Amino acid sequence: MSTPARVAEIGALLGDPGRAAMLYAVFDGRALTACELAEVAGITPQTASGHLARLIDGKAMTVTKQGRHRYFRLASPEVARLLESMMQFSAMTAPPEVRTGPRDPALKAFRSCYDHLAGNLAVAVADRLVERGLIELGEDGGLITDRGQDFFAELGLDLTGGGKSSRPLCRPCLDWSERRVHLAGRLGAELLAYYLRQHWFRRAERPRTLTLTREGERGFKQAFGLDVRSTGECSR
Amino acid sequence: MSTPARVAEIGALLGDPGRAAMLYAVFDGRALTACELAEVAGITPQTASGHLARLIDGKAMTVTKQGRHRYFRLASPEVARLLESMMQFSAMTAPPEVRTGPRDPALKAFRSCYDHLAGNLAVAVADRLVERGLIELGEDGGLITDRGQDFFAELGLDLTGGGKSSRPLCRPCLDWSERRVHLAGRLGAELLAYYLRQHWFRRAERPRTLTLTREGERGFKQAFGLDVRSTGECSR
DNA sequence: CGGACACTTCGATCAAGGCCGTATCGTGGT
DNA sequence: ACCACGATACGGCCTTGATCGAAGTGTCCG
Repeated sequence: MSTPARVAEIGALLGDPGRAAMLYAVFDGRALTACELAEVAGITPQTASGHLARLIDGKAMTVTKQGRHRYFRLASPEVARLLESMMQFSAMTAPPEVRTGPRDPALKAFRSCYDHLAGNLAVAVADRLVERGLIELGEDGGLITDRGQDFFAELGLDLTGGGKSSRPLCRPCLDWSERRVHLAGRLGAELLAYYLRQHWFRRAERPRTLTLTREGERGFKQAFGLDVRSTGECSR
Repeated sequence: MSTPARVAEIGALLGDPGRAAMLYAVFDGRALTACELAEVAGITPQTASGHLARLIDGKAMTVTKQGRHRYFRLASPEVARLLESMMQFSAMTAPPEVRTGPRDPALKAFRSCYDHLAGNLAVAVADRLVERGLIELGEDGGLITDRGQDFFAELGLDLTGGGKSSRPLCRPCLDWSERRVHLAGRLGAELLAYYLRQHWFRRAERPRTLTLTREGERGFKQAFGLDVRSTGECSR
């Protein structure tokens, strides 16, 4: 199988409205059932089942069985990145869109974006981290400063990369409608894990949906001077 | 138009073997004519014409008229990134492939990857830059060290980002079959421009195809200790 | 001006695949 | 044991769109 042929396969895999809608639904890292996915895609469960089989075959999704439910989620960070690229491209080529963003106000402020925090809160946190000289962040890449290295190490974040060669772990993730970057990459994932360890967020009923706790409100206020309730609008 | 619907559109746009082959052909930054693209895609010119119209409409390609020829090339760096993501994903999901890489040995050693240098030479250069502590490079991101800042400034490279907020300009680009990163982002583009200014490469008959010059051989030998003739295999 | 060439448009054909109705399988709860 | 429910498999309908032949437009060259 040649490379361009593989590209075409992948494109075709993501090129159906139903499949795209289902992938989009689990883009934030949640795991959903076939019926839920069918509903968000606006198709019948049996149609969705076929699509899901193709997505799994194409390594875009994985499934875990739990009783009589089967939970579907993204197969790998690579898929998430691929979706990111597509949304970025879509935002770049279709700016006449005025009204963007999720209708659900809870998602405007914060949500998870695969393995890291996204939403207006995430953008604000990234801004503060840059302001304090802990990281630098641009569209092309990011870096952890020396001060940042110490700071994050003190928080107990593992940034060694597991012995792998990867030293820089700070990747920008463009909020494709917001046009502002937030923090992704290993540092982004570690930060979200840290928030969860500190009980700033709770995972809600649906797997991996985030709920801000009282401690979280206090934490963000104290650590970053952010009033989460007033972070304004965010977009999806 | 909702975001998932746009994703589906883009997927469908890249999801045809003919269109994928044509995009792949111009992925290195070249501009090709409709007939050339038809040939690499293995379709007739009239079919290719239809595909190209769709690609242009979808902002994936642009066209410039020159006499009776029309040269097609990638529309933007975002498209290149999107293709990169897809190839990366494809390499991740289909590793059983043993025999990879371009048949053309000239492309193994070096070629342009949209706006920066790619190929085995590019990987080797990136290695040397890391060795000398001028940059750091991982899978998630890259950074220019302080020594690097001075070094590249001395070469006359413009890394200011044009007043925009983007400070870090050092992005890794995974050679999806080689599984080794080379240098992309603004620094990568600036470096390629520098090579061209120094006449280390010449643009060949076809627009933006690279030919290594004598000066280039000497230059890479002298600057990086690299014997370009013996850089071994690279992959596409 | 006429022919060669690059490219596009139009029209008809045809295969791929999305969709759903029905049926089947398996699990959990009563 | 029974039923409810989630999920998948099969079969047939139907739309989408890829393809190429033929014809039309524009450009360069002799």
